[in-house]
Order: sequence, then structure tokens, then C-alpha cells
Amino acid sequence: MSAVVSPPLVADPFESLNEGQREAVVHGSDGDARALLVIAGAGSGKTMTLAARVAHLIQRGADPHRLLLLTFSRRAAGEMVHRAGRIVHQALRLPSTTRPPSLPWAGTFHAIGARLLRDYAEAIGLPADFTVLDRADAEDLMALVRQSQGLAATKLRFPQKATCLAIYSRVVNSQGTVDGVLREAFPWCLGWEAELGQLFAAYAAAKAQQHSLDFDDLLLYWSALMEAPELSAHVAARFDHVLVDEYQDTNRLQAAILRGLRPDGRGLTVVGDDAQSIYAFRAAEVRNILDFPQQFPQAARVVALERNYRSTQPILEASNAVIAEAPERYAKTLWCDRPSSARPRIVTVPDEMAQARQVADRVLAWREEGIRLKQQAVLFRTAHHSAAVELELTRRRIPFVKFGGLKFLESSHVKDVLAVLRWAENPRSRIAGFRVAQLVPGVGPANARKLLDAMDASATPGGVLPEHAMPAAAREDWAAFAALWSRLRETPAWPADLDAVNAWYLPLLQRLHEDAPARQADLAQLTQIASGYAARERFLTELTLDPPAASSDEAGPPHLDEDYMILSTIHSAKGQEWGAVQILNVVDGCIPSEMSTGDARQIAEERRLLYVGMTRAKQHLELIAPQRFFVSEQARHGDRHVYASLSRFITDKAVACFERVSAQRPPGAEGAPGPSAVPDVKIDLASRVRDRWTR
DNA sequence: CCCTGAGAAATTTTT
DNA sequence: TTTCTCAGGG
Repeated sequence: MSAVVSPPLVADPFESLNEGQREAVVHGSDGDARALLVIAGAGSGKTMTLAARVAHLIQRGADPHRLLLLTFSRRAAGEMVHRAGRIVHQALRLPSTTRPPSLPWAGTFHAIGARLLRDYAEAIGLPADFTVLDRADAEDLMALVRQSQGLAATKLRFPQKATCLAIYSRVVNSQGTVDGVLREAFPWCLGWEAELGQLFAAYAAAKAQQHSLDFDDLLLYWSALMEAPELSAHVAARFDHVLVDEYQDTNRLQAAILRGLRPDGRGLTVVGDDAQSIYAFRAAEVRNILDFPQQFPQAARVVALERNYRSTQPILEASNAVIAEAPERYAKTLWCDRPSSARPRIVTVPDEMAQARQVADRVLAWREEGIRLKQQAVLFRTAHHSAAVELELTRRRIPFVKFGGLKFLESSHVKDVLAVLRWAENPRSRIAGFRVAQLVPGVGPANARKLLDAMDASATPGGVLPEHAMPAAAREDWAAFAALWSRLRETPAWPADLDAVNAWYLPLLQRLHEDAPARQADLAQLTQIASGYAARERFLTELTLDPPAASSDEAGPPHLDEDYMILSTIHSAKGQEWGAVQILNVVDGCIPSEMSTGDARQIAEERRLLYVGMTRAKQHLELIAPQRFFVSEQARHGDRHVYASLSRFITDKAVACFERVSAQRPPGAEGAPGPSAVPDVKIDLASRVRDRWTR
């Protein structure tokens, strides 16, 4: 360092580390070559520790371009890069005008996999120009194959395309068999093993024929790459250090990839918390983290971070009481020194409407106390459980942003418009073509298929389309589409292309959907997003692996500087924290979900899910338990509801950690008439209903 | 043969 | 809300 470098204005960024964190950060600098496993409890400064380790490695001379940083979600990747950058900046005492070194190899397993596969495509027999199918595309392709295999016309209903893809995905990711996966996770599809096997074979063939890979393939081919000795060494040699976040959520494929990258464990760091493993449905293997230390010739070093910096003592005690019942785990007990007299609360309300009012009341009360909306969150098990709350918040003009649930890009109208662009970009894409052709009135599956076959057979498919003879009923509309097509093919202009597509699509949208105006607004937003990309081709490729999920990324909501609260599935809330948290529907049948009460492992995962939700809270935590809640997803349709009891995870021991409140008559409802003369009978409905879940 | 529209059914969580 | 099948009319 030369003399012009200004003296450090900030304290040593590593100074604030506690003992365990420091151990994790500096591991290896004394020549210790073992792999490192950091068991990081909720709120123990996990991300910060990983970021500090990255900074420490760089400070000690590691080349940032040779650091591989794998995370589970895109959000985690961004967060990691950002924080590591800040610490590097401090540690290297760079002047504020200098950018921290970039970390080109930081990203999700899938995104990194896609990049590596591009480099090695030819060597492993993949087409170099492969495209990546997002889930919606993969489902569409699955539907096509399902149809062509004659599986649509079975006597008994064959599983839906989404279910088929889910089964397929799980078979791939767990490296298991169709039979085993059905037994374990899709029992209601048992009996279709042979047909599914045949379907999956055809699906794989279709992908190959179209030069496309789905999300699972990115892992599958990457792991295959790591099994070829000549190539795996070459890939491994590109990196000096491999660091993995959220290791408890990795599956067998990902574990295999890591073994290939660091066979002896040298230079490998994984961080995770077995108590927060909540992705078994994606074939995540808790065994990965439980068995990690033993898989190397020299057992890995294990460091546990048990000090929680996030929550108050009473919240932590309640969370510990819930997770204490979990059967197999790394023994650790989180502790903290943030005493508080306020225990978390369990609030009993009559039904979901009351729950919604309760949530809104609570939010406003907390805001009165000075907790900004941005420091508040409402968490729930499944995306549609927040519907009533959303309505109530809207009614009371409380701004919120929802995470999880249906993605912007998955709505059919957005898919339609994108498919037009994709098809124009790549006329050989059958998935896009099959969807788009049928948008034209008078064109159905059969004619669409004929057209695509004709295009496939031609050397210049783009030229075939306008000439193709369509049935008389469709001729006029087809000509209009052909004009758009030629314009997109011959004189591409970005983002004007999108406007042209929208103009063509608008009448169809209005014909197809009652709620056209709302959907039109989405398309306007898509146009907005599109203007941020330089060209059509870039827009389309980057959208797949890095989608601006309108409602879930910061890019979505229009008023960024305004204060708004967060609504999120518990899954999407992982890694986040808020000052005040409310969790909806903490009742049996919801947490645990009625779908997951099959075996002990599923129950255990649901317990961890509740634990993850609870440990998001810093100062305030409320669990809400409606006594009555709807089982049907379309609540408005009817009154099919059950009387529910408090979640089985709130055991007697755990209950003692809470304050119990019931909000029978919410403040907003004064004046509402109570029930007049309730019949004077005594029926033990409660136990009758409870038996439904406890079996 | 092929398209469209009506009506029934649907198993959660995500890269 | 979306997906899937089936019946009726081109």
C-alpha cells in the first residue's frame, strides 16, 4: 500500500466478529486444508460471516475471479455480493471512489451452471446454442408431449402437466425412480408409473430435439460434467475457493457437483442450518449437511454459530421450544442477550375475516408505536392464504408488497406476448410457436402442428410462415399475424417490437378475458421493463434465469420511497428479518399443511417451516389462529370450512412461552350484531374436528 | 377433421 | 384462477 492511501476511517471490519464467526472467517489461513462446515443458527450473522470470509480471502491475496460463490436464490446472491463488496472495501481500505473487486462467479447454482455449460457444451455433446426453458416453458412442452403420447385421452384422469413436471423434476433432483418419488410425494398418482416413464423419455427427447435445457438439466448436465475425469479437473482448476450458502437446501445433484469441484474438500466452505431446511419438496437432502463432515478423506471442520443477534430472548425461547421437538439435528441452542418483557403472542380469532382485521389493526398499532411498515411482515404457508389480508389492507390503504406466489411472468397474457417475441427470435421454437399460432382465431392444435412441421422441414422457417395456408376461417386473422411476423423478423427494433406485439395482441386479450384492463396494465409494465434492455435477444435470454418478478423484486412497485409492508410466504421469507412479524393460520391443517401430514419427515419439515417463520422476528411476534378456516382455495365460492385447532407444533411446553389473547370482537366491528339466541346445546365438536387431523 | 365454448376439476412451498 | 375434457357445430 502506498502513502497516498488514506488512513482507515472505519474500524477493522473483522473486529466486531465473535469467536465462532472469526474462526469461520479465518479458517485455512493457518494452513488447515480441511473443508469447512459452518452451522449457522437463525439470526447468527450467517450472511455477514460468509461475506467476511470472502473479504478475508481476497485480502489475503485470493483472486476474486477465481472465487465460486453459490447461493440458493437470486436475492441471496445479490445480497452476498453487495455485503462482501462493502467488507472488502473496508478491509482493503480502498478509497471510496474505487469500486470493490467484482465477483463474476457469484450466483445461483442454476445460473452458474448455465454459464459453465456454455463453455463446455461442445465437449459434452450439448448444442452450444441451447436455450433455457423456464418452468412455464417446460410445462408447455410437457403438455405437448403428454398430448402426443395419447395420455390425455385416458379413462382415468392423467396427472396435469404441472404435476408431471413436478414429478419429473423430483426424480431428476433426487436421482431416484419414478416409483419411489410417487410413493413418497405423489401418492395420488400411483398407478401411472409406466405411462410417466414413457412420458419423461419423450419429454427428454423433445428437449434434445429443440436444443433446450430446463432448470433441472442445468444441474444434471453440470453434475455429469463433474463426473468426466478429464473435464472435471479442468472445471475444478478454474476456482481456488468454493463457498456455498444455504447448504441445507441443496439436493443430491448439487452435493455431487460440489464433490466434483473439491474432491478432497480443500477450499470448500458450506454454510447452513439444518433446522431451517424447508425445501425437501425440491428434493433437498438434509442428509447433505448432516453427513457433510464425513464425506472427505479428512473430515471437515465444523464451526457452530449459536449466538443470535436478531431476536429478543422471549421470541428466541418460543422458537427454541418449537424446534426442540425435531428428531435429528446438529445439537445447538441459540442464545442471545436481548431481554424483553414482551412475550410473543398467540392470538385466537373467530375466522379468516377477523384474522384480516386483526392483522390490519396490529399493523396500524405498531406503526403508532413507531415501527415503520417496512419493518413489518405478514407470513403465511401458502400464497393464497393472504387473500383476505390483502383485501383488508387495500381497503384501509395500507401499502404492501407481496413475495412468492404467482409470478408476473407466469400470467398467461404476459406469456403470450413473450412467446411472440421468442418465436420471432427463434422460428424453430415449437413451444412458442404452438402457443402463438393458436392465439389466432380459427387456428387450433392441429393446424398449429401442421404449420410447425412445415417450418421444421424448411431451411428457412421464417419464410414459410407467411406463405402457409390456413383454413378459410382463419385466413384474414392469419394474414394480420403474418404481417406482424415479417415486421419482427425483417426490421427488428427494440423496444418498439414489443409495442407492435401489444398492438396486435390487444384485441385478442379483450376477446379472451373479462378483466382485460388489469392485464393490459401488466403488459404496460412489461414494456417498462423491456426498455431497460438493449436488445430483444438480451431481453429474452436474461429474462429466463434472472426474471424481474414484478411483485417480488424491488423493480416492481411504483413508489419505491414510500413505506410499505411485506406479505410473504414463509419460504420466500428465508434469510430476511423484520422488527414485527405476524404469522397467519397457525392451525393444524395449515401448518402443518393438510397435504404434508403423511409421514414423519414431512411433519418435521413443516415444523422447521414454522421455526423459520418465527425466527424472522426481531422485537414483536404474533401467531394468529383462526378457529374456523376455509379448506377450499376459492374461499369466495362457499363456506366449506373446518373448525381448526392450534398447530400441533405449539406444544404445551411451547405454549408457556407465549401470551395468549383472543380477539373475539375486533375494534372495527363494534355495532355488528352478535349472534342472537344460540341454541342451548353442548356438542363436543372440537374433538370431532381435531380427529380429522390427528388420525 | 377441426375449432370453440361450456362445465368440471384441481394437492403447497421455488431455482 | 387455470387446466382439462367433452359435446356440438363448422
